Amino acid sequence: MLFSTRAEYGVRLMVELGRHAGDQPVSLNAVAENERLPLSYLEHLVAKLRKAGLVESQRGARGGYRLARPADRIDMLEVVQALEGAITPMECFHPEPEGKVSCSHEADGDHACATKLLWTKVHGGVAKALSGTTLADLVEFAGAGGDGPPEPDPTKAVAGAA
Amino acid sequence: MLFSTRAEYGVRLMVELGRHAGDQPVSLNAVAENERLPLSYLEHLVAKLRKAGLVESQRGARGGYRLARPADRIDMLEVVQALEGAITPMECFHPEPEGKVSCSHEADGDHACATKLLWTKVHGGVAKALSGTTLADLVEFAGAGGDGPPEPDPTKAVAGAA
DNA sequence: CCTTCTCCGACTGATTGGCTAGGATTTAGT
DNA sequence: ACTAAATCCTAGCCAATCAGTCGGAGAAGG
Repeated sequence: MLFSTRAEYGVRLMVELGRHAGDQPVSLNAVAENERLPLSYLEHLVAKLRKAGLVESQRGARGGYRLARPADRIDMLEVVQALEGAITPMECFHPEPEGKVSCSHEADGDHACATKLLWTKVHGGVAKALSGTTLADLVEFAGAGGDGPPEPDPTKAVAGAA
Repeated sequence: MLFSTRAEYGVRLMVELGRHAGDQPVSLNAVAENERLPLSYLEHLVAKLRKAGLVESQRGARGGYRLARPADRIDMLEVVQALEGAITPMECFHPEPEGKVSCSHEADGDHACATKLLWTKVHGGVAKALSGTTLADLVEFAGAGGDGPPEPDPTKAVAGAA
């Protein structure tokens, strides 16, 4: 399992907010009911999203949450990172400012850490997949599958693209 | 953390075996010392690799492990899958025979699972990164980048007897 | 002032990750 | 035949994380 339910629930929450763009804020309760997710757990998740500056909150009655930016300017790398923490393939993997990567074992001596090449590739693949997707993409995808007529399944094309 | 140390240790183990291709089998003890990893933990990992048909074992004194195939015909997707189990981005994510993907929530009704698109992309990215890399690539990388030449010196580690 | 809602921290039960222990079995060398 | 060096197998342990609950303190609208 690459990610935990935090990412899953959190992304679904974001999509739900994205569907009500421009409207009044959406209460967590509404989201929980729509998505059949535990309210009190969502509270924790939305807190992370808020601290990351991805959603804004309005307290009090008729309050709730809304996106801090238009959905097409929110890329999913940000979202998933906010929910799951820094996404690294491995414990020893430390991405550095200038795109380089350091590895904890390298000090051990014998030879370069053989896995560095592999984890760098994996990290790149995930980062590309996430940052190449905006929340708007997901909202549109969800909308198409739900209210509107069925469209050709985009997941098939991507899955075969390896 | 995308992967656990199982993948890390297991891959390093495989690389170590790949460095001694054609030679006598390498004992786990030697690998453990070279890589400074706990022997008894490696035993569990190598068992998975053996069951997956990636390494062969020779029991008894002077026994050990060797690759079941040449390193350039072992792709890392197989290796990581053997170690970590099926690699899916999310609990609800079930890759199906024909490249399609099913999602547990889809039965829930309201609308298509919005996250499916995202996880499919992520899965594709990881799979591509892993299956596009062979063990030989890592062996070469480790040899080239290391401060020591990839010169095989198996006598040193095992040199207790005779 | 009461209801709705966000916010916050503490707590919990189950699972997983990383690792150790102990032994059974197989084989090479003497 | 004996012994040392290995693989193999099962069981269990401890700490951390996951997924979620609970109770309550604020803030805002009616």
